[in-house]
Amino acid sequence: MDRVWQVVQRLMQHYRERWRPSETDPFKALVHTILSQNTNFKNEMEAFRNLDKNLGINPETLSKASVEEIAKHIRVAGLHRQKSVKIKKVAQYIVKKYDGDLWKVLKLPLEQARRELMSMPGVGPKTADVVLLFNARKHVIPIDRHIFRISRRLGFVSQNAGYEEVRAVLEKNIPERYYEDAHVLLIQFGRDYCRARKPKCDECFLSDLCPKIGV
DNA sequence: TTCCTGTCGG
DNA sequence: CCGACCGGAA
Repeated sequence: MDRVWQVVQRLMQHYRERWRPSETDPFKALVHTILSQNTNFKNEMEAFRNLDKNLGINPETLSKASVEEIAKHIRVAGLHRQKSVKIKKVAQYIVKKYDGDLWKVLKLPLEQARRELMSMPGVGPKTADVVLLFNARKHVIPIDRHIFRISRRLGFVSQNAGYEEVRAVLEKNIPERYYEDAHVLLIQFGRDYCRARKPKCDECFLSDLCPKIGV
C-alpha cells in the first residue's frame, strides 16, 4: 500500500508546521493520555491542569489520593469515575512494581515494554503506544479513532481491520523518522477534513488519492 | 444527536 | 464483537 506514504507526504506539505516534543515526564504523559481517552483535546488539557494544580501529577501523590478527590479535579474530561480509578491504580502499580519510576519500563525492549504497559490498569494499546513513541522514542505508531477511520476510508486496510493490522500497515509504509509527524498529522487531518460526520471531501487536498470508502 | 487522540467487562 | 462510561461542544 504505497498510497500510505504518499498521503503522509502530502499531509506534511499541507501542514507546514512540524510537530515538536512537549511532555518529557513519562508519567505525566501517561496521565495525559488516560485523560484524553474518548475526550476532546480542550477538555483533556483543562482536566490535566486542574489535577496538576490541585494535587500534583506524580506516582507517589496520586497513589495515595482518594478516587473521589482525583475525580473531582478531572470531571471536565468526562468518564471521570473510570479515569480516576485508572489513574490511582496505575500510580499504585508504578510505585509498587517500579519504585515510582516509569523509565524502568520504558527502557525495556519494545515488545516487552509494550506488554508491560498494557498490563497496567487503564492502559490499552493506544495509550501504551503513545508513551512508547513520544517518551521512549520507540518505533510504533499509535492508532486512535481518527486514524482508524481514515485508514478505512482511504482503503489502507479492510473495513474490519483491527488495531494491530492498521498499525502494521502504517508502520511498514512510513519511514521510522516520520512516525511522530504521521501520527499527529493524520489526527489533524481527521479533525479538519476526514471527520466522522460530514467529511469535507469536496475541499479535501487528498481527493486524488482517496477511494472514499463508506462516506 | 453525534462525536471526542479508548478501555474493559460481559 | 458490543455496550457502558461521561462532560462538553457543535
